[in-house]
Amino acid sequence: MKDVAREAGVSASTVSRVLTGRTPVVPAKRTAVERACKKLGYQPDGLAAALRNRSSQSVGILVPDIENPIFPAVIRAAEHELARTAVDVVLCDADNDVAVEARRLDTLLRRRVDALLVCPVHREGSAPALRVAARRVPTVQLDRYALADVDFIGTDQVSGMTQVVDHLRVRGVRTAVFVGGYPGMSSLTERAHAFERACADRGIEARRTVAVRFPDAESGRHYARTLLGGATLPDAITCANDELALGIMVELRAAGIRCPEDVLITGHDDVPAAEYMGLTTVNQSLPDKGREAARLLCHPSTSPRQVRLTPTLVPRASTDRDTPAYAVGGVAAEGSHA
Amino acid sequence: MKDVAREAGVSASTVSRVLTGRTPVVPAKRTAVERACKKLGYQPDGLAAALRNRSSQSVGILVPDIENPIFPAVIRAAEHELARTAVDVVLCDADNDVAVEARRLDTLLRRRVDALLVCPVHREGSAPALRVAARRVPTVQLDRYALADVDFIGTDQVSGMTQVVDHLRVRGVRTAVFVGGYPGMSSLTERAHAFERACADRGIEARRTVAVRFPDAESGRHYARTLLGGATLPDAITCANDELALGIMVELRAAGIRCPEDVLITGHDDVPAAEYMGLTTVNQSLPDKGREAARLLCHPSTSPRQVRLTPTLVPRASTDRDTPAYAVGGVAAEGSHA
DNA sequence: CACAATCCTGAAATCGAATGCAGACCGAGG
DNA sequence: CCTCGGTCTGCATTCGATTTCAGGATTGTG
Repeated sequence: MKDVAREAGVSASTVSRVLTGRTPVVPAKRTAVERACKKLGYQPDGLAAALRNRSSQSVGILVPDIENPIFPAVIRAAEHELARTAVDVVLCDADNDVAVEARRLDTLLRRRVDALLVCPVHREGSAPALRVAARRVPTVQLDRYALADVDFIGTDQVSGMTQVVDHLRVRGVRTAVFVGGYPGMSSLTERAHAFERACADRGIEARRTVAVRFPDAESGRHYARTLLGGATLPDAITCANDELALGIMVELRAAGIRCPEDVLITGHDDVPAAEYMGLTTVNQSLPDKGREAARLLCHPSTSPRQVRLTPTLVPRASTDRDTPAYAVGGVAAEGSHA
Repeated sequence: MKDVAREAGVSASTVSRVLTGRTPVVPAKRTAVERACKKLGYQPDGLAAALRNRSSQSVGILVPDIENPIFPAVIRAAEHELARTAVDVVLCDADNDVAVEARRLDTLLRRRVDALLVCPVHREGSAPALRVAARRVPTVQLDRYALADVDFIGTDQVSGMTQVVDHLRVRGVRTAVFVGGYPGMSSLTERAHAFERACADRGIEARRTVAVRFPDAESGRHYARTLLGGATLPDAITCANDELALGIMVELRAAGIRCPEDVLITGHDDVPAAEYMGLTTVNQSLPDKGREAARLLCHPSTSPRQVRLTPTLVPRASTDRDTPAYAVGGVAAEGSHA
């Protein structure tokens, strides 16, 4: 910066004023400074500015597992929204481990992020570290909550599950099970409760809620195998997320059980594979969630806010025998490519 | 920090020495400082340290589209490897747009990242901005290259395509097409060339290479529709990535064309949906790629390095009529869940 | 016991940009 | 011509941690 000042024949203060643009500078010097910047290829140091301004113009995003496709979609939308105000994103992955998560929170705070967007790994396990963080910087919980008195952006699970159960009822389902009982994630717990409630209200026998070791495809397969060894199939299997549903679907089909002829299956989240596989699921509009999260981050509030977006059911072949199994709805899978 | 110093009855220098641990401090003062830190809830300011050390202890990762599942897997592995040396990741998404990409490079440099990992959006379009960046900080190109004299970590496309073509030849394929000609991505261009070469060497008639508007599922569907309107099907359709292959698969099946009975289809990258759908594809070991990228980032070199990892073919139902369409290989889909 | 060698410590300078303050400069009005 | 109001500029300080340097305390040795 001093070099630029010398080159332009002004003081460093003036260079700073030209660059920030907050204070008027006489046109002649302004252009001289701009010319000097270009000539020397000068690029301001964001760290120094951040130190002085006590604001790093960055937010931290911490997710339990970036390979879960719901997160990239949210991150992308949030990042684009934030870029509009020159804020950028420091991303961390907690590896589904509360200890790693706590360390990542620490490094983010150390880096003086202006705000935090966190999807807690575990309802109870994540709470202590998250509380400490939330006291230091504005924090928004994404998708799952661990603290009641901190901003939260998530999905209206009651709406989603009600849509699923209504959809099943219309198709004549009398008995159903819910797969994906998992106390560590508030989102899944809410889905389980909403499912049971909706079934009760509609006279569907919610045979039971199946707890899983972890809500992934392997657990789905495992459950499918126990189902194959057991007695009668329910009319429908509703899963807490798509991975469970897809795992079940694959395993049952391998055993010759047809879907939707023998059993209806639903998932949740609308991951890309759900479309290819014709899995009926619930779509959360992740871009909206990301944008909304960005807005909460940018406009901190003293009183905790809860935002819940309403999801929409996406009916596909796994619950509708009139839809050929591979005839995926008109819209193409979005985006991905290598 | 001064507060801690006062509380502990020492100077700020001593506090710094205790915290960095590079200089010896007598035990009594050391514990006093540690106690004071805990008592005051002191947390060092990483920005100030970065300013003074002229190293932000962070690297920038810039990908064209974080929703493409190959990137989260690489990012995750890289992030974990980097975390071992207390380096963290500033992530940006270029939105498949070279102009956005250039802006993101600028903000990353401004933030004084110690190194850059970039998957260029476009072979020619990304070159100018990337060249500027590479002159300032150690840069590694990921998966696609735009500059010949800058580190590159990617896949041995010849190996992958050779495995695919060998696999097809054993299954009696005589004619094949390659779908996914796309000049903007070096990886896809290399795959196309490798495919043609492998076919020529093995006496398979490479009927033609189909160019696409963009290598996504929609392009795959579009190609499938033109195929349905045309003359005879080739024996095999080899795609530049899984999204193209899945789009084709879905559209052909909807039209009653069976895979693998009527046509063999292969993809590339082994995205999660490929496993569920039983798509034969090529797996790149993305975690290895991420780790290797992290290593290149941490140990800059003056002479440009090219690292190519050898991928492995993953045979599935789409090329093997003995495998039931849904009987996915023994290993469960990894990781993802909501 | 004296002197040297060693070990620690604190004061001060540094990284690069932003800004309060005071002074320079200009034009207008008395 | 002097003064006042206003605009712009530069000096010096600040943000918070690190590091050099020099001096003080301590220990060891002859």
